[in-house]
Amino acid sequence: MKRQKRTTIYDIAQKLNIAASSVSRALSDSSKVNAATKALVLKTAAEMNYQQNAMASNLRKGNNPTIGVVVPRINQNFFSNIIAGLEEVTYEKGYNLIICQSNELHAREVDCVHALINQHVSCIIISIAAEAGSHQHLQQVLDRNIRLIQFDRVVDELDTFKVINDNEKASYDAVMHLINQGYSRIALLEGPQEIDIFRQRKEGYLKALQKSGFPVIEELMCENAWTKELGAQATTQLLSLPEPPDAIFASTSDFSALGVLEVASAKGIAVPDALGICGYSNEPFTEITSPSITTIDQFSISMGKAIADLYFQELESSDLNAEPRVVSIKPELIIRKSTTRN
Amino acid sequence: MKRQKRTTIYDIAQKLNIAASSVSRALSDSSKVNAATKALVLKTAAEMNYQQNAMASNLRKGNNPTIGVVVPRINQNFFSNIIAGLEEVTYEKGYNLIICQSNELHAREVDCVHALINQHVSCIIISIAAEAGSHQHLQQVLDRNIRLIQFDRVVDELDTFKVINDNEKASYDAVMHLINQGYSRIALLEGPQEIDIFRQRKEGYLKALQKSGFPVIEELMCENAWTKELGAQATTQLLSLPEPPDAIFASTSDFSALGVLEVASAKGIAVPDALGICGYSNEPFTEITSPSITTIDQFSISMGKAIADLYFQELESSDLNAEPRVVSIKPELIIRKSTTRN
DNA sequence: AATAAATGGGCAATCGATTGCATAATAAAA
DNA sequence: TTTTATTATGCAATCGATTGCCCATTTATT
Repeated sequence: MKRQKRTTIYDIAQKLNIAASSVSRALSDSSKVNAATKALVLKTAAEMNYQQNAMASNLRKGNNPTIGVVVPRINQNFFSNIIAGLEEVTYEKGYNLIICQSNELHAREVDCVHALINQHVSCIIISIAAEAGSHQHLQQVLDRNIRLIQFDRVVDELDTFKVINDNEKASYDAVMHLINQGYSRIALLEGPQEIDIFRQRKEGYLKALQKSGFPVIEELMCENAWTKELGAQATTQLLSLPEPPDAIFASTSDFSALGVLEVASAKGIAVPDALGICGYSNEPFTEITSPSITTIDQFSISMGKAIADLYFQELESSDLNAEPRVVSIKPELIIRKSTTRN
Repeated sequence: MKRQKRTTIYDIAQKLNIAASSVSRALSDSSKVNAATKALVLKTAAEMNYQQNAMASNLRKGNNPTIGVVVPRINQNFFSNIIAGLEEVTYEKGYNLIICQSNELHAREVDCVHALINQHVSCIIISIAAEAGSHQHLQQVLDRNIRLIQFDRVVDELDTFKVINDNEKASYDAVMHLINQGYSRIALLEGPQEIDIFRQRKEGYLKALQKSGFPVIEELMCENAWTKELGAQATTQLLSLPEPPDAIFASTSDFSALGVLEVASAKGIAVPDALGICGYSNEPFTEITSPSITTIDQFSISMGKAIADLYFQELESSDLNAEPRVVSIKPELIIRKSTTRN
């Protein structure tokens, strides 16, 4: 689609019988332009409805104040909160945000990243898809001197800035809380172990068991239980064991925990007395279920802000060779009724 | 931040001792290039890690395959679903999405729109902020031949494509359902009446009352009750009336309805027997509250897709002078336990 | 008054990709 | 072999804004 004619600096220059470079200088607050000329240019530009062409400016200046964001699913609360937090900070800095979603598919993620590279974005902020695949596309980002920040789900082998939750500690705290409430047979609903965050959450679970002298029981650990439906299935299995668990830690998500709660309700199992339930992510619904669900808050909005701050404070300047590091955000255990025994 | 050197078509041209225009033609699948030359260029480009500079290409071509989206709040489920739906379609078409949020502030919305105009986006898709203000910024969009699609909350005076829910009918249906359930004193929680969608929802409420021969009672209508907290406040007032309502239609949002439910629970009022509750938007939590909440589903993801389809089918071609029209999506009443009397 | 310094305006090049047109090279037809 | 037609390549200009440098004019200093 061909652009129709818009006012350019040449139109203003012609009207005022000055050079286009003078127009440009006047519009950019340069010291190399006379105040009277500047005022006249600004007035004329407003009259002629001039607006800068960012495409041209960015090309000439060799930069593009745009950050690309790749998330698994835009409409998942955690990610939409992250984006909201990012947008707050980037707006203040005059940056655009381009949002892509991978729908948890590796090939989609690769496409998104390539499109962002083409756009010459200044930075790519990414939480990787659940589907496994090579990370070559991320290496290409680094090869082109585009800043790369990974958050939440990260590729360990890539030496970039990473903003993560201390999943292990949060998990550890949650399980310790369950143990302190007197639960002694605690099941774990796991996510895919190729994804760091899920591995860490399992690690925390195992450490808490070990710390408390509890045995690790394989059949109490269910893989790939991250949706409500998968969580419900896993729960049905767990409850049919000869010795069923007396608590379930859905380390993947609150949706999974909700699945647990629904099965427990359907079977008339008393929560929290006969079964404790703990989720992960502090989704909005966890405080309104009956009983409300103990969960872990990842502070997603402020996490988004922290990521953007990280870019603007340490990565935006090209003359600094900032040492990639891991910023770890402490999630908080939110204790509610689903794990509160009297 | 100055871009560091990346491979350009001139680097490839030099290496192969051909003209840059041949490189360009080879990369763009032109019929005016020899197959052998093309294969050689593609191979060399891959070896040299070439990736197109979209800034340069867009400037020369005079277009930018990018759609700007302005929503009140990114992390509100309705809007994040809209964006998710948009992204599905725009991804397929090779378009970028730039996302802005107004935080319900008029000045913020104006800033967002101006930034998008500067970016020469092909289309702006907007749901306006709750804060009232002039719509001159939207007229500027039209003046520059950027396509403008309004959705959900629209400016009536602006003759653009609009994608809306039939709020009046949905509201009417909800209230008729309440009446059919035997509720006879139905309160309305309203949003700001400057915003069309809230006005239409009230209109539907009034029409249902009229249709059923029920009187309109001023004190049963509460203004500006769109958050959970405001909904709870309004409910406390309503329930302290000499003749309290036996149903409350929270026409602003499910959050407002949740506020109603919490107050009712706290006061030991039986839902749905003594008080019916109906929300709006089918937020995920409405099916998990106790009791689950009757609400209206706006099909937000498919609405996002419909908006994108509208752009690609009717607006993308610049030679068509598509007549602006209103696309009305039929929301669906989702009947749940909060309004189901035996 | 003459010289030096400061101001600010214009010119030309740049950014990287695209594209119209001219024409050289190649292929096909006479 | 010569003529005509086709292919595909190179050149130059373009897109709109920015910026370095030169230099004319103005201002300040001697």
